[in-house]
Amino acid sequence: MDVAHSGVLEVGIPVACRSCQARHGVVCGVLSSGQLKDLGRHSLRRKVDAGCEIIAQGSESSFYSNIMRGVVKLCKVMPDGRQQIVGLQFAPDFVGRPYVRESTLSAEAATDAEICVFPRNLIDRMISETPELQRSLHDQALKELDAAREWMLTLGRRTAEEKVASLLDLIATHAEPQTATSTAFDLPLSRAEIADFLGLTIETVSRQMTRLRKSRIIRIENFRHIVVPDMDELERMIGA
Amino acid sequence: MDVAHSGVLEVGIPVACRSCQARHGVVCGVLSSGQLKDLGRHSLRRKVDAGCEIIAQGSESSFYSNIMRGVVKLCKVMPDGRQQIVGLQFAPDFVGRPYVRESTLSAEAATDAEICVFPRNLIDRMISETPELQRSLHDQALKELDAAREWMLTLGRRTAEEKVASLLDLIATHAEPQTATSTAFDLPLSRAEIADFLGLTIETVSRQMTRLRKSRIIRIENFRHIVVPDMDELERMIGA
DNA sequence: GGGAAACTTTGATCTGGATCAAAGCGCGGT
DNA sequence: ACCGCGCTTTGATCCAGATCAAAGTTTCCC
Repeated sequence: MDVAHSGVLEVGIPVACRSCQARHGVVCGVLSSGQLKDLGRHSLRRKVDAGCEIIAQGSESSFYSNIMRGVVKLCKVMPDGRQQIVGLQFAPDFVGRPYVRESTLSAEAATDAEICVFPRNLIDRMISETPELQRSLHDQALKELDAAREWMLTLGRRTAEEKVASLLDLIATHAEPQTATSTAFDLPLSRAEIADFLGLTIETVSRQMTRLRKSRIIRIENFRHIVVPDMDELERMIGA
Repeated sequence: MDVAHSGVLEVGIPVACRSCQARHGVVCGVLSSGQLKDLGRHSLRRKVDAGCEIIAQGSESSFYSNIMRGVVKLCKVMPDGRQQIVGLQFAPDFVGRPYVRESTLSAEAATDAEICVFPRNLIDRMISETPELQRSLHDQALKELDAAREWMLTLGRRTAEEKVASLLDLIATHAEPQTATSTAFDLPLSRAEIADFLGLTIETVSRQMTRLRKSRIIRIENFRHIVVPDMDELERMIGA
């Protein structure tokens, strides 16, 4: 709020960073202004369309990314084509696997997105020199682990209807909070992607969505846009 | 191997640590001998029987643990009793959730086990003072995340038979390596626990085990003891 | 060392979600 | 504005795995 004060702090940081969604995120939020400047010089802001692959499964990537806008899906594919989405990442998350170059999963823009691409070895060096960054990435990794384990419960033990409700809850929670109990948002995923996230088929996802619609728990406008009049109601469907 | 050399390194470290499985693990392996001594003074070696709960879901724990021997299962339970095992930990893994006191899961000894219990705030202090420890725990967290995501694929997209094969492969991989291709091991989990890990019922687990036995991929001796004559054969069942 | 409880296997049947099939719907391109 | 393709919904049928039921093993407690 205080212009003079923020001026002092922001002096010398890259112009592109000043209004960046991820400026105070996991990586950039803990760097010194010198480091931020250094990183800014070597990073590349990139717009990617929905469907664009950022990291390929099985490939070695020499980059990490920060999500500035949009949603990224993390995906695993079996040789026979079966597919499972194993995580969603939202701005301002960090995308990449420190310490292991070869990726065991693909990262793909689920919506149109903007990402900030960092050279791997620069970040690696900063991690080893900056305990605050190490700690921050450790923290994100642990949060992702919590989320992954919560999702394992969903995949292993919830019914199709509970699964779909869980997904809507997850998206609603990450979309900006709306009024006290009601929420509206655009789904960042197609029905096929939802199916791959929930371990279901397209048809089952569609049927369960219309079930939720008919029981007035959600309204569906234009396939992608969802209104949840009462989040508590939705959460009651999840059964935990 | 060199007694004099190892003597120099090991001088002053706690007696109990000298032959400990976890001595060179994620935590103790990166501490200075001074820190190890300090930690040794404040830690408690404890034998726990199979089934003993180490951390309760929803509780606040003021301890972390190291597994010295045995297997620990990480478990989530829904209010209606449905249950999902979300991870297995083996010696010398670290058990606990840095940065968040309240546990979202329970940790329970799956077999008789020995653990080394550390006071939470001592470890927290060491983490903040020791980048090597931070890095080591970060690394374990990322490995657990990789494993969790791999298991999400198993839960969401594999058939019952593939799931059981995946579990046997997981256990076989963590049991000590045997001859080139063949392996034998004791299952650390009951059929009910296997079901809760795979998102199946006891009956389905049992049926798939006898299927694998009848197709000569495994031999079952005394329910818990499994022989895999050819690990490649088993891995072919997993379909990825 | 006997007996009971707990665990495991096996069998019969049922069902939630998959698969197969065919319309709706909406959007982008010409 | 129209056409065509891709996405979504809806319907009919099927089947992998759940549920219900019962018998066989093992462990271990007295």
